[in-house]
Amino acid sequence: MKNRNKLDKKDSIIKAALDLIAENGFQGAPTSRIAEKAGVGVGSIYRYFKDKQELIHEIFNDLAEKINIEMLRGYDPGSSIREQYIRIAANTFHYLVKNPKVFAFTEQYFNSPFGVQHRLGMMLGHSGTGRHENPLLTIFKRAANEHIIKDFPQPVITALTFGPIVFAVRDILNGLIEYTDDAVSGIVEACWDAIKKDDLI
Amino acid sequence: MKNRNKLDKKDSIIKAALDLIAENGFQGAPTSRIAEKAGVGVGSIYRYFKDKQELIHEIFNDLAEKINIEMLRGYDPGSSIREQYIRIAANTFHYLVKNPKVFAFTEQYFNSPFGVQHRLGMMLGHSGTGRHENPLLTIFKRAANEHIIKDFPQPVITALTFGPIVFAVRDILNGLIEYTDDAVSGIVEACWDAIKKDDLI
Amino acid sequence: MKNRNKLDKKDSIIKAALDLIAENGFQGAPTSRIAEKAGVGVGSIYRYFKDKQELIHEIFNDLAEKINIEMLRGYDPGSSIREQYIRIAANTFHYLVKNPKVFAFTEQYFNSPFGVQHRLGMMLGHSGTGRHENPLLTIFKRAANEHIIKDFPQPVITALTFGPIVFAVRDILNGLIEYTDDAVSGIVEACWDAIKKDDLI
Amino acid sequence: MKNRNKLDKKDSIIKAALDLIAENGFQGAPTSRIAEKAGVGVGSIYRYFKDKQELIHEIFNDLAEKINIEMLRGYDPGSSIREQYIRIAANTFHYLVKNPKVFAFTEQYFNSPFGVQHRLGMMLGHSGTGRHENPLLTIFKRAANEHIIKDFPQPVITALTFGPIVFAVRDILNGLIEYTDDAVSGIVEACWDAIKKDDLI
DNA sequence: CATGAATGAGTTTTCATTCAT
DNA sequence: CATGAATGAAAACTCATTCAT
Repeated sequence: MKNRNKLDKKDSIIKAALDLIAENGFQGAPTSRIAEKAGVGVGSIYRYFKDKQELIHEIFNDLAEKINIEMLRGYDPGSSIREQYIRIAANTFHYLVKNPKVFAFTEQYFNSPFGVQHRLGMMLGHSGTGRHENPLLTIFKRAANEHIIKDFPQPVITALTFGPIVFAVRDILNGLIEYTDDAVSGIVEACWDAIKKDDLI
Repeated sequence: MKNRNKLDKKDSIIKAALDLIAENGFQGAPTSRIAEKAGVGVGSIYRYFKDKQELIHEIFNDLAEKINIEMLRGYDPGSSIREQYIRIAANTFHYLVKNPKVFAFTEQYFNSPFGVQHRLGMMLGHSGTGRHENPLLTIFKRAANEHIIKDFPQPVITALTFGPIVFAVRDILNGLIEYTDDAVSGIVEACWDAIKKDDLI
Repeated sequence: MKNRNKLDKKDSIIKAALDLIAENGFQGAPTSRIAEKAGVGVGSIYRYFKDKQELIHEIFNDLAEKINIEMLRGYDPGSSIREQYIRIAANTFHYLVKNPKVFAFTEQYFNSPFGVQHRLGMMLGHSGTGRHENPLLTIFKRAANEHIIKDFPQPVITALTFGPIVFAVRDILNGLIEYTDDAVSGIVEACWDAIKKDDLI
Repeated sequence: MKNRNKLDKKDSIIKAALDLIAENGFQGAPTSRIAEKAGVGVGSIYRYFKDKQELIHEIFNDLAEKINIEMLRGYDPGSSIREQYIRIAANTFHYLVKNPKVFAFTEQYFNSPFGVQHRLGMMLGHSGTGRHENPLLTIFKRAANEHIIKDFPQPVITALTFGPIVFAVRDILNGLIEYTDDAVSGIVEACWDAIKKDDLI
């Protein structure tokens, strides 16, 4: 039943491109292969996306949105700042490990002509891709006001949080670090130690 | 002024390639452009390097060696573990900020078919590019033995150290974080807080 | 008059390549020139053929098939061995003289990396390119069983038959030998004399 | 003792080129490799030969001369025409089998832009490379006058003689025909049968 | 709308030839 | 004379993009 509607088709293009780019890099994802894998004609890509660039940017935006959502799984605005922080960091960590294609794609994305505009720092630290006010931003602001965390500009906080996570996820996916709940907890708690005021626990 | 000898020529190829790749990514550095910028014929590239790959690997090796050297500026084996750590982390930080092309190139390198083998974690955590036993490794081992830092596998320590540095350098270069000695100190000290045993200062 | 369909295009590529290779050798047939002569873009060659190699092999296979067919024109399984032999040899001879490009191409083909696998002896002596059981093989076997021809291994028979033909065709095309029916008959009959048992006529 | 004089140097270039071309074809014999194998600088090739072309033509001429000499080993002008013919044909045959590089080179040579001018038929049938009146020519003339061989133009005789030899040598070198004295005798005698008048033995 | 054949600019790489040393 | 570093034209091949069907 070739009964795919527009959304199906567009989605299958996005999915195919994501898979190919994650696995083989940009070089390994020519439009012809994307179309083949998506089960559509090459020309159709250009019906849904002006450009290959636009396709890639859109993939990234989709992923960023998903990540922003996944970060907040089980997020409890009533819990302590530390718990909120740990929660969000761990969510991000687990999500990336469990979705290595998402991770691989974003890594590709940032190190390419594409990612020049969209810096991860911006995305996570500022107001995301525009749609969702990034909750981390809120937490950090509150934490700063309450003097719970060090008096760093927000991008520094972001770097201290997501730098280790990204590096650790990479090592896990490469088999250098074992993926266990304890390992993840240890790392995100260490991140907290990095940003929390020294006299607090 | 036609006074270039062999080394000059090879060096100018390396420099041209480094510049172009750092600024435009691998896609923006075709051999023709490298040759043009280096002021040599295209064919000359292949006199000095078997491949474009080899050229790129050699650039990376050169940079890695330089970084390893720069990390150790003023390194004092007699000082405390914490001081050694801070010193090395800050050295790395400053070097990357002051050499944005080195930073940009290595970022490109690791997210490309080229960098699959040479993982940053390996390079920094293990014995570097072969010549220098990475002093960080030594420090971490000693620190672990003396129970000064948390009981993490070494790649985790590495992630907690270089993750934030890399992310912060990127933000500085993008103008999101102001580059001051205080900012750098703050960040590397925060990294130390992340890895040090909780009951220590 | 833009009325070419797929086959036309593929055919025009094959024809252009055949012409160029026959006239100028492999060196004189770069893809750019083939495309130009065929009236297509360079890229189109690679839509129909994986490789330049594949193009060349396919040309050869086409020609081999045609030759195999032409060899059998008017072939009468009921006639004497000698008549069958003469018929086939003469057919081959005439075909090559009348199709000098076919001749030139195959000569190029066999003395090149391409022809290493496909030796002419094999092609003619064994089961051809696969489709048609080579009738010469059958004849030779029967002749050997009936002790009509000398007790030579089959490749020797082949050499004694096609060696002179190839050399003579070359000389005809170069104007060294005049092309007449008598000349052809004389040569192929001489070939028969070479292989027939001495006491037979 | 790097005491090579001009002739040595020129010879080593010729020898190196012959080897490389015979083994790898023209594509496998770039001037750089020839120079390397010859133990000279690339530039030196151009001191002894105007061109790569000239080098190759000269190699061919040298080989043709050698072949012409080898054809005549043990040649006895007093013996019968048949014996003279057999002798020369067998000499050629053995020489080519025992000097596969000579064979391989000439095969390469003729199927390349180089060999367009110099056709084998010309070389062998006419007055060789100019220096030696080809003795075969003399024999054939005498034989024709005495009505011992068929009344063929001389290039036809040549084709009937060297066609089978070349094809058979190729098959021997490819392992399709076993190389024995009997095989060689059988073939050259068959060639004689091809050209001799029918009523003679 | 969907398709995929066609395109050609652009990429890496080779190699005969030159010429400063 | 001998050298080999330097050159750039030319080769095979790729791929984003277009457009006739």
